[in-house]
Amino acid sequence: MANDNKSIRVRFAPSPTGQFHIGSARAALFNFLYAKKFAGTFILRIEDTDRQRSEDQFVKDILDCLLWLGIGWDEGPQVGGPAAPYFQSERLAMYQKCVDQLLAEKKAYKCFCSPEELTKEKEAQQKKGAAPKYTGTCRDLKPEAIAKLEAAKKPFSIRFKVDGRKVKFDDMIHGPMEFDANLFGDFVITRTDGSPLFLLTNTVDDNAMQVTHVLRGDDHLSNTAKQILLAEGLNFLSPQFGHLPLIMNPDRSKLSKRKNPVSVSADYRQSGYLPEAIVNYLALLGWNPGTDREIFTLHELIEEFSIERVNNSNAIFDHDKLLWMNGHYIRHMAVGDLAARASEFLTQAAIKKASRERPEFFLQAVSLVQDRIKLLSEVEEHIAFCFVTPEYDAKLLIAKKSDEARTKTALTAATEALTKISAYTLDELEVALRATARHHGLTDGEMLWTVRAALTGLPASPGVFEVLEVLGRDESLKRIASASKKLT
RNA sequence: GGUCUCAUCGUCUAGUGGCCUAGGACACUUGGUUCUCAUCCAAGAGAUCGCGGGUUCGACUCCCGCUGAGACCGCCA
Repeated sequence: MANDNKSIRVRFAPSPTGQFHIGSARAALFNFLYAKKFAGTFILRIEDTDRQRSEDQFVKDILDCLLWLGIGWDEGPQVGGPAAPYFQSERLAMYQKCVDQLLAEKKAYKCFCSPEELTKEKEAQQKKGAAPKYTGTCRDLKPEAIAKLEAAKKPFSIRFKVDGRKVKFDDMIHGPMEFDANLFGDFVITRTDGSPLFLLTNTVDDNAMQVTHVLRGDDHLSNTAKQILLAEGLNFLSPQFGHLPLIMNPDRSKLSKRKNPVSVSADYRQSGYLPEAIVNYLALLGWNPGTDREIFTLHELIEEFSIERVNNSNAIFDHDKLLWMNGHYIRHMAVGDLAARASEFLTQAAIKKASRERPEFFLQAVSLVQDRIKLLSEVEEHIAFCFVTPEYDAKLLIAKKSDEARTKTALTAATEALTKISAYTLDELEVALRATARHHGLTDGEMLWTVRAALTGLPASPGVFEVLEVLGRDESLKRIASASKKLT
């Protein structure tokens, strides 16, 4: 769809009924990319018509996560715009006007059926093996009958009259689509309490906000025909629809929080994932550039994105790959950036304090582990040895195929070498330590493992020379001395 | 049950009739680098392209059927 139309307007319309979902994030991303690709407008609209389930904290979560991911909106909450307000709960009058119009034109009608009656009807249909569909009990109620029911204060919903014909549209991702409207009954657009429902509000707002393209999950594909019918009833021009494949659990069921971490903030952000990695990973789930390239910044994604290359089959969310990608971004990040971001994940008071009071040292410590972590939250445990005197079993000091006596020799020799060394630098350290090992008839492994263990107290850690350098001569000698004391 | 969608290595995917003895990435295995772990590098294993029919000189690619998976059929969105 080579489009040079500069007036593309897309929207992301989440409902604040739960923590911002990773699947929603992908829908938002694809809309954002599509808009930015064509210098169009990305609108954020909050669909909070379900007052029972909508919560302010979830609105905040949506906004925070979107911003965190770098998916900023051109129109919407906080920034406003020509179609304000962008909360559906503040647009009730507009929906009411449309409903009134539909009612006046007899394109919609009041339905007095009670929930119990409807449930019974549906169960009977399913029992017969028929499609569950409203039979239209109230569709042709006489005015007198309506007046009587209204006088009796019988609650009513409002249904849109579906005329049974074929609805065709061209889906941007799936291609030509056709639905038989005979198969669905007149659907409810307004609850008995007068509040409007999704199919209505969504359609009305897309029109009011002059949305040109609707990119949303495949789960809305079947609804599209109804919305097109409704739009026609309201004399609206329907936007172009494109339905994205869904993200699945490993067992191929629809991605759900029961089986998968789905909250962008609680499960990903707080676990130490990077927004760059999430954006990159999500973009690749259902889209590819047509080359072998896999690493893209958000900006590069905008450049490369094309709706034609969005595929149409559901995809399982692969945590391993996301984790790998997160590690990739961590490794390729400027250390200062990494240190700044990792500092937000510190939990130990001593390390927190040190990161503030000795930023240079903290930075060096972080640089030690940059290649060794996949999550920001892992930094602390990896660098802890730099800030806290290690505690470990003396056995750790003894290298493979070595013994206690040789280990003791190694420590003594190392102490001497480090004390004498002229320039306390990475290169000199290596030369000195290897030389002294040789001089004492020790293998490099025996010397290096032992010193590293004395310094870190860990079976696995950054390399000994770097650690020596970061810790500094005094601290290193101190730790080697206390290691010596562990050996009798 | 009806309607719709989808179907290539375990996973994400490339592939638009001959370049495919099917390419890349993650995961996995092995080797190299090495003081450990990781990184990095190299190699390997892994897909009779869901199944069955067609069309064609030729099909992963087109058509039909089947099977399987998913979505929708709410006074949720």
